[in-house]
Amino acid sequence: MDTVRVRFAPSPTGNLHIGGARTALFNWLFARSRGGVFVLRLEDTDTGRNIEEAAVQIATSLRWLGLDWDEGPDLGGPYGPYRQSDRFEIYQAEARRLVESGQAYWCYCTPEELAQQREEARKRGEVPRYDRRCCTLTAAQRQAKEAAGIRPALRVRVPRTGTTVVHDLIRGEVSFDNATLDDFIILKSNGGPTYNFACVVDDAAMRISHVIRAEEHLSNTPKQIVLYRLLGYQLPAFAHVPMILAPDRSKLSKRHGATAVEEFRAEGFLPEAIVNYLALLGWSPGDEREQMTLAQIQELFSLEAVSKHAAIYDVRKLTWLNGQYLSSLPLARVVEAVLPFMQEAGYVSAVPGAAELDYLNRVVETVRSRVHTLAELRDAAAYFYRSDFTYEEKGIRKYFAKPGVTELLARGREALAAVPSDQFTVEATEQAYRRVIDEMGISGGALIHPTRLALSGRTVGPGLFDIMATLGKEECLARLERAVDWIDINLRAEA
RNA sequence: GGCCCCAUGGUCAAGUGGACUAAGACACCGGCCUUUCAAGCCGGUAACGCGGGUUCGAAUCCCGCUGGGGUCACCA
Repeated sequence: MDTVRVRFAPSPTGNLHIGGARTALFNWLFARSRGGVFVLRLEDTDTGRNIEEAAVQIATSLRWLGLDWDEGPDLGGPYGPYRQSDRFEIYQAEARRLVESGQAYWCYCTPEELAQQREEARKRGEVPRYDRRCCTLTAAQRQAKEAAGIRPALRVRVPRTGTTVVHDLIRGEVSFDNATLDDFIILKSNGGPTYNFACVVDDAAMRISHVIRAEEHLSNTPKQIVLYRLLGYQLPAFAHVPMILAPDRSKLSKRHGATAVEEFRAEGFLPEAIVNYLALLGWSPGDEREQMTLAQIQELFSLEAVSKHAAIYDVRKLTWLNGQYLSSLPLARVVEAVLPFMQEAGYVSAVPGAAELDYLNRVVETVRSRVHTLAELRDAAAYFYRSDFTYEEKGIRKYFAKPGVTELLARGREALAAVPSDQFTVEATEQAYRRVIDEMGISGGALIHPTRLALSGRTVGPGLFDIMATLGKEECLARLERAVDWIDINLRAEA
């Protein structure tokens, strides 16, 4: 086993799930930490369930997460093609070898007959298992079946004695009694391979050294090992990673909210956070580290440190991590990530100019430490782009309804008007405001709170002077004036 | 139901026979800071599923039970 070769082999039936993403991540980490090769292979043998867009979507999500592959459907490689639907001749050829050596046989039982056989076995209290009745078919009987238009499926003749043991890098030795195995189908009646067959043929053909996949495949492994032996292939190492469960301990599904990588992206999660969180789910660096880059994780990763038990994913911790990244990543990176959100909201133009970008940078810098997702960041930045907001009810009652508040706001506005617009900084605006506060002998909050409401429409947010400096002089004066007018019309009139 | 895997706080998770009066993180609760909200800092509540062994000693090893999960297709 010289060079490490691993693969991620999704079936393109839907979006990339976080469970799949983590399996891909562990494969990627293993390959990258061992100087190996990461292969992407599409398991699209079931033409009925295959969705063309899904293949594109999965690749897009993987790339977005930063998990790049060395060989795959798009890149090609020495062991292609990497799409199972393009490898049918290979499966046919390997199946033929099995038939010729008597290790596989044609089965003419129809799905209905098989279901009936299973049902009868169950009634007798037996484990449903194919009874090999088609094994003894004579040539004449076979011809009759063919003439009747029945297309046969191909079954492997699985040894019925002994045990098959899986040497698993995460779970140790797991043994299965061969008597519990069945003569499973490897070629469907339409000529296509089944999962267990295609998977083995391809893993061997693509020189996969380590099969790292989800635990749900552990019970398939003895069947696959039988195939490896029958076909004379060298066995790869196996590692079955624990599954990711929904908060109610059940298998993850759509009804548990966002479970697809694409959905997390749309909700404003950063790939840095998702990958970091996924790595922490089922693996630990062994110390107290939490926030780590892909590069750091890669350096520390080992399959031996992967836990054995399923993990329930907790979107709150992911959210926390995302918030950590939002405030600690270089500003340019956060701006880049939030840009599409801002454009979609109509805050930033499709092709922003330098001034627009400069403003966005300042906005992001002033709000990013108090949000957890890019969507929240966009919403928290709304009033930096729109001045037609309404005032929060609670704020109106608490700050605008106070007697003398319009005079207060007018004084504040006057003070700000005296600050030159090219020196409208956090320090200068605060100095101007503090002077008003001193002169009037009021508490800071008495002026600061109504001003925040006037400027942003909200009672919570960044430091007031940060808002002022970002907004700029003209906008501040206009908004203060608008607030005074609003109070005059809406609150004074009633009095 | 058969087979297989797993089992430390609500969640993630450290721990590989003595340093365990069981780390850390998220969440939660308090406090500090403060113009608000976050952030940050300080503190708190909270766990070895149960029962038997083995051992001078068990979260750690063995057995049973219970619980959870996976799998039993011409799906992957």
